[in-house]
Amino acid sequence: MSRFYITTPIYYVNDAPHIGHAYTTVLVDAFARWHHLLGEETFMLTGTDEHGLKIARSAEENGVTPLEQADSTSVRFRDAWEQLGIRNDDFIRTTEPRHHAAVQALMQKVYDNGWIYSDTYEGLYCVSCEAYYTEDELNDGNCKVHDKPAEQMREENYFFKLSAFADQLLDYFENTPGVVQPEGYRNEVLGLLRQELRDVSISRSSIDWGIPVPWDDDHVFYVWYDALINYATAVGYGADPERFDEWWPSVHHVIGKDIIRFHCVFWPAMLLAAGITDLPTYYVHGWLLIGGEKMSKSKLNSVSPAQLVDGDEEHGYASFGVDGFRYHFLRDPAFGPDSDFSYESMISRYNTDLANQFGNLLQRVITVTGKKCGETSPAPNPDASLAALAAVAVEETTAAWVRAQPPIALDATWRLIRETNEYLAANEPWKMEPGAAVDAVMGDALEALRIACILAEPAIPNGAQIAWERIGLPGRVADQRIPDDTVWGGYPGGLTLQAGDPLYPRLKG
RNA sequence: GGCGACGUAGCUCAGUUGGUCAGAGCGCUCGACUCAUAAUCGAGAGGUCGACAGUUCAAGUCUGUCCGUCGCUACCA
Repeated sequence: MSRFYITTPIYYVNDAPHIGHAYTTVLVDAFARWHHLLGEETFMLTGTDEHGLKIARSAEENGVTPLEQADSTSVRFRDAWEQLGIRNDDFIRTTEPRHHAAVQALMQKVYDNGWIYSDTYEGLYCVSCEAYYTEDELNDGNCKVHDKPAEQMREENYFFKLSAFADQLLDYFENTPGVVQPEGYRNEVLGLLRQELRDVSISRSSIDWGIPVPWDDDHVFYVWYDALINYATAVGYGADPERFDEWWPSVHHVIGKDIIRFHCVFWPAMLLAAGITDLPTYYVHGWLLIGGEKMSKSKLNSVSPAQLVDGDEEHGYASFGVDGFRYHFLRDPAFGPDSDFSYESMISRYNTDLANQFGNLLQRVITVTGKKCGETSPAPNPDASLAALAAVAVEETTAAWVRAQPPIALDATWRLIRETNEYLAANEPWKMEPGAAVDAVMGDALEALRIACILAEPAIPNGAQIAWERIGLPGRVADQRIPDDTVWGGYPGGLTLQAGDPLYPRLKG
């Protein structure tokens, strides 16, 4: 059976979960759900990044230990994802023993292979970035990202011979189709690789909140290198080689464009240095912007996911529910470019696509079927005009998900929903007398709905399941298979439909 | 400075290899319908596809220049 391993970045516990984190995580969850529908064995990973100077200092300010600091924020991420219907198979924390063991095992391997050496490093260090910068990478001595002064630091470091891997990496990114999507970001990676690669510092002796370097107790690994290895830890690196070998070749990293360098240059080089030749595939998304600025806690412009899922009367936010939240972030921002977050467009998207088109279609189909088709539901017509349209929807939706383009995929799925509404208007079953003709129309509509439920499940898992049940189908929509179960004619008929409250009540803008 | 992306209807965007490519959705206007969550369906409203100049029988679709956004990256100082 083919496998699909997909990861979010692990989130730094210095920041509470915000919409930007949620965006990435929903994307990954949807990709994982899609691949599950395709019948692949999937493994979805997320987690938290908990080491580094910034956490140590933050803990100190708050009068707690670094671990206590990490504990309290990590659990907020865990809760946030549960609230968004995220079906992650694991949640990794870099402070866990399994991760310490994996980092030490992997880095020891790199060391033993001769790719690490000791040297002195002196330079300007941005604590917030956990990174050294050269003077011209700063604005008047201030970090460009955090707009805070960089500090002069000097320490004995271990260095990784990044420079030795340039050719192998270039070959990989140039010759592997689809390694980085969208394609534009692949060009940026190639651009980074074509520069002269400088060896990078991977340890710190100045702090102790980190994972000890196994061959030198005075050092801990620089938080970035510790963090990247989480992807290997979670599938058993070092602890369970068989499991690692099963999952690792199918690893997919979903990342924001700001962490391309770490993920596409440093990380695969370290994998190669450790003797791991299967390198990741990357899906790179842009930033969600508010008023043209990157969303972040420090900019104080973030709305919490919970405020949008549950609603917040005080601040005037409607209750979108899990599906409304997920759907907006999968449907509206193009995958790749930056995108402005707009509450108004979120409302509009919910009302149009979920309430008016999908929810309302479900409602009217159930009502008319109940009035015109007797006790149980009719079956679809094999030669229905909708059959061909459904086949197109399946094909186009599939192609777009595989290309990592959720907005295009959902557009294709919703076209089927709109076409089903058109089909009803064209046939006016509510005007017909009970009989074969009206049964055929409603059977077709039910079948189109069934297929739409499957295709929409990665975006709106809750509503898809409810709709699935209301049209009388057994089991879980999430466990259907594409394409086998999306072939026209799967709706058996003879089922009992259940009316109910509107699936997605309209929201007031 | 180098490399690259983008600039298509009010909004968000689609538009492989140049010839129904001038489009979709939303919004708007008008009309229809009444099964449905004031939902749905139909029609329309017309944007010189950033500007200019080229190549071509034919260009959003290729070339050059320019303007405007933005990204990655360098050097000098």
